[in-house]
Amino acid sequence: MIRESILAPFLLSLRARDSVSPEDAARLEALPWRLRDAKADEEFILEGSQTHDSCLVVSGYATRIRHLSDGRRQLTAVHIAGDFVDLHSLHLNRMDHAVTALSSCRLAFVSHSALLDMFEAAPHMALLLWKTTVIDAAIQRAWIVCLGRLSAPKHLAHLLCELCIRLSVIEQTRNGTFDFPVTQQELADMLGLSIVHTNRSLQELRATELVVWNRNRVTIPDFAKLADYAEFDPTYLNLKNIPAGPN
Amino acid sequence: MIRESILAPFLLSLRARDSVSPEDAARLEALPWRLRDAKADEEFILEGSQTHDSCLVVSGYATRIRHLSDGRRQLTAVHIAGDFVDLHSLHLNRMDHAVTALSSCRLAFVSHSALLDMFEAAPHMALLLWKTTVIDAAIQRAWIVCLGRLSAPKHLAHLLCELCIRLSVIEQTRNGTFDFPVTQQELADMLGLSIVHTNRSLQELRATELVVWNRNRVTIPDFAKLADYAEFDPTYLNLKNIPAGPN
DNA sequence: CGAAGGTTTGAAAGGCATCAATTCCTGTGG
DNA sequence: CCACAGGAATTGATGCCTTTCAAACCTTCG
Repeated sequence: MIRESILAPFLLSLRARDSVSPEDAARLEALPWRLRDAKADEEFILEGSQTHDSCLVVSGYATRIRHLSDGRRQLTAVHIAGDFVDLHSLHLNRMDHAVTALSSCRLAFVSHSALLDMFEAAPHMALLLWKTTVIDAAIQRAWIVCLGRLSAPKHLAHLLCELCIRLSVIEQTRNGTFDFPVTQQELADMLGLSIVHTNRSLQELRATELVVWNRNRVTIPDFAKLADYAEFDPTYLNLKNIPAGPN
Repeated sequence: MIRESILAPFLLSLRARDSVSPEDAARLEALPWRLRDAKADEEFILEGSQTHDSCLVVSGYATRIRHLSDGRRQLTAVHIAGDFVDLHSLHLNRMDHAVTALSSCRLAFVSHSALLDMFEAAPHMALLLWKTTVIDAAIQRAWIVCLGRLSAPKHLAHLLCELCIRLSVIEQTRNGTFDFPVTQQELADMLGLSIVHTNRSLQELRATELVVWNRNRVTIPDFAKLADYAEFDPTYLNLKNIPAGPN
């Protein structure tokens, strides 16, 4: 058995939304990726920095984060294996946010110039990668709706639904169970809540048996029930096959 | 005097972020645009629809909106002249949100196939338009931060800072004054607040003289002061020249 | 002038934040 | 193997921010 491609989760993610020819997969493989590991809590892309490469998550969990003047923080995305975390930096002068490892994770960097070269040689690749940033934006819209109009427990439930689906796409769930290595402080910074209220919201989901959460391991016993509770509609994830209940 | 191009605001918006050659501008002009007017409150792109064209705002104000099961709503973006409102529909199967006119507005539609033809003929045009969707996403991230971590009055102040800058780019501000034709209910649905609290937040900004708001006309007497209050940092708008205080 | 929608105000209730303390883990060193 | 330290999770109490319900006022327009 030859080594698993570092792009395996990325290709799973792409193919869940689009067909990707073997040639196109080869083009992606052929890019001059540079691997690097990051430890948990390491901020590997700084806010305000000007980057010349983009970063794909190979394994582990990462997040986009903005720091406010008073030290408070807001996370604007959770990134899992196969996510091209800062592909948009290709188009931006300065990063408007930082990117941090939630768990230890393996990253693959590729220079902007290599990407541009690929687009020159195969223009349709730009459309393929453009699409990933568009889906990323759709996820952000969903977060806006959750922040604006859902109660804290429902918002948390919605987040778990989203993660469960996204992780099932890259085959990182088993029987509704998946890893989610975050502290409650980090969770609070995703939900825009205090840590205390986050804790109480989580307890409510546990009490109603919508969610089981031990350590960093989350189980959703009845996905349909949780999705209904959270008003979760997976349309925005733009999957070819909407999984009724991911396993 | 020949007619003003329907793309004038779009080109202003593009050129504030990037250089656009006359040839590229001509390519955009040459697209088979179809004009259409929408009345205020008209929902001209439906949630869940599958579209085959994308829509640029020529004049007026539009918004992206998501409806919840209980009738509540959340707006996820405000669109002004020059915004390619649903360019991302080029990549999405179904719209995860609706697009509605906030004021009467003029729209220009172009088919996805015409866009794809243009990309085929001039691949770099894809990068140019990709960039607009990336900036759009950056704005959404800023909304996430505001929703999660700003108090209601500061959030409102931040929104007005953003609008003022974006409108100044398309030359729609004069001495810190601009049109913003929304009801307080619509404002509330942007901020994720109740209409009552939105009203009180607005009154707070008025009382501190950070904002003057009559009818649909907003004036920011001291932009720097408001920006400081709202922790507004324009980096995310990705402008070549950060306007210190837009006029 | 009346109707209708938008804005403003008041009062009461609830959700969420804050402060502070306690308990539970988990990894480390004796 | 057990005690200890430090971070994370949990709990309690209090107060503020925001919502909800209701009503009054204001503006526009047929």
